[in-house]
Amino acid sequence: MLPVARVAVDVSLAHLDRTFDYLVADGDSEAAQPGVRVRVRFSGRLLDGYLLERLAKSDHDGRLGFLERVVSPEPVLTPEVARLARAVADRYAGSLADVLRLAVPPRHARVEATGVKAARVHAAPVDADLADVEPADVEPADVESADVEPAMAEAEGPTTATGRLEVPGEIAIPDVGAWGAYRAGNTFLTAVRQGRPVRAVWQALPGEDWPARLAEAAATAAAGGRGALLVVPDARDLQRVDAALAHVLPATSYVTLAADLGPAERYRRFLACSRGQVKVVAGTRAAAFAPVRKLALVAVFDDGDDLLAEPRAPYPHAREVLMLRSAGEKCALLVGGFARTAEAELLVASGWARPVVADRAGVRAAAPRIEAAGDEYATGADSAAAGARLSPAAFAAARGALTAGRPVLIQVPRRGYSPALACASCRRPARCRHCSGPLALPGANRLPVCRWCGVVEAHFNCSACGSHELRTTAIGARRTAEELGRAFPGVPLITSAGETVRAAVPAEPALVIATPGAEPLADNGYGAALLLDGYALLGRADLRAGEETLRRWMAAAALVVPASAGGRVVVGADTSLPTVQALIRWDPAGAAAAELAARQELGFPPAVAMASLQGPEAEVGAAAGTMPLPGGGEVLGPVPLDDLPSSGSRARARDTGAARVLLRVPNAERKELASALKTLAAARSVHKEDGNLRIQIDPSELF
DNA sequence: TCAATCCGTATC
DNA sequence: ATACGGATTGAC
Repeated sequence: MLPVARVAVDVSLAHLDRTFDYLVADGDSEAAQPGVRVRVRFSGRLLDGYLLERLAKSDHDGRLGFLERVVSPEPVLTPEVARLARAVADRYAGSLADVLRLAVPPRHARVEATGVKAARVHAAPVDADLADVEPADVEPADVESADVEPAMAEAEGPTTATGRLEVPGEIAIPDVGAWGAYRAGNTFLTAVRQGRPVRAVWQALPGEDWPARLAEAAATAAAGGRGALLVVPDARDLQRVDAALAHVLPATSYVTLAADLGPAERYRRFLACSRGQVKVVAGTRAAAFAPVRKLALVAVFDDGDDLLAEPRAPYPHAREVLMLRSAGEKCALLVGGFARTAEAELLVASGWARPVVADRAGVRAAAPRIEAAGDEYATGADSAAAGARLSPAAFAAARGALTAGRPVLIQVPRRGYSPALACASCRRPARCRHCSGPLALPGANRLPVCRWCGVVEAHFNCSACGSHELRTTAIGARRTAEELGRAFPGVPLITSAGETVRAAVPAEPALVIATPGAEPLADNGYGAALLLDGYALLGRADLRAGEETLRRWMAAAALVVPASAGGRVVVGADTSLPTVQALIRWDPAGAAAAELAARQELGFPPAVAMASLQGPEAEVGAAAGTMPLPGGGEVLGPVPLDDLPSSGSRARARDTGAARVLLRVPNAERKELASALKTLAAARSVHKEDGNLRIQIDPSELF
């Protein structure tokens, strides 16, 4: 019976991105279940693939070949993840095979074999209702078409979850009282407990123990007999979540998934998840695809961190993967962070997600006192000598904290930011008058050009203040340990940056110098934080410079004790800057709303959909010229890439002669753009001219 | 008239 | 990719 197997073959060629049917030999029939790895003969070659479903007959007219063999009876690709991978491939104009390579770790036969025994010993009984997953009729895709009702019921009240427990009741409903600090916090948790598909954007209060909050939310799902998935940017965050999960869940009921585990351990934990032995998974970006059973909740924290953007084709972002997943599996979604990204703001503004935020009183009670010391730094940033000095405010804040017996956090930007052009008088980033892209100097004694559309700007005129003068924003001189040591003799200096990242520092006086993202936790909180070289961060030639700066500032400031306990933050940038204002008021939602409005105005993502085509100049130009762009779309460029200062810290000498075009369409045409790009890729791969053209939707680096 | 070659197409 | 078929080309 059901002699046909529908297979997703491991070919990433765009024009072969569909399923193929094979016959199942009698001997393979029992093992050939949906989700197993198979080996098939495809166009003469033997290739890997996944069996997606068994069918009574094929709709293929030609003759079918037989499955070469079933690699293993282990079903590693659940129907839900298969559907998710398809949706992600479509969203990013990529192929299913590419996404599946991100979603399913390589097989490790020995682990698979030993794991079976373990599973027999203490695996939870296979849930009977796993079988009745809904048919693949969900069309999650983007914000407006998701079919889950966004409203959160106001119903509160005691839990009914005990009645729904399907596993032996060792998982207790956690105390989620701390969520009460947030408006709609309890409502959200109640919805998770009841398994309702609510969606929320959460701004953690300064000082919040966010791993604990995530763990509580996950345990709430688990107590109801369902699963949860938590995604964080890096291994350090994951360690914290791991520790927090240990407080609320038995060790056997969750795993963490990280990229650095090694093949055997990685596959072992993946199997624990796919076999339903664990209910909760926490991990870094690839974990967004983990086959957690009966999901009640997917969550991502700090979605502005660029580590959540996958660097391999088709470059999906974990937040988007989880959005698709929450729609496809009808589970709750939580997008959290201290700051709020423009993307998250769009979810709130469109009504797709609800804000889970504290009220002003709650924020005031939790936040440190934040002040700006811009002028001192404005001059200081220009001269290395002056840069070694702390502003009076920063000095006072640091001394106050040290006297109170607490450590001081000093955040310094990483080296290697590319210099951007800014207005010489008001310091706002210099923008192209044609497309609002950032201006850059392609070389000495040359005129500024737009990094997006390539138009030369001969007569700059600042749209904000009218100035005609440009300046390159200085890269902040990193204050050395010696310089700070001179300012505070006798105080221990601790550095956390690059290779040597410290997880935590003791609760005693110390100067802790850290780059963004590497800030150690202080046992009882920092007494003060000094956020140095604000202009270097704000002046970065990046679409997200403002948003990213606030994200980093808030991440550091959140580690400082509240103002009532003497906590102070001094930021080295001018008070009049909107980003500084947002930090002082601790207003992540307001900043995100302003950011989104600005991007709307300028035609930047996520207010519009963008895609980039990168490759040899001639090909890029030809591809962009022939591609049918959805109505209302624009082509920006092509711009030679090697003409421009390379962004970020990555050297990119290899792409000589390479160019890029940007395609910009209204958000309503995002899907058409994706399918047009897929068609383009398919046409190119048929004619073997593929390979040197890189297609990227929502490129993370827009400069 | 036949083979070498090119191009387009399918890959179950 | 790789394999195949049909059209095209070129030498006898």
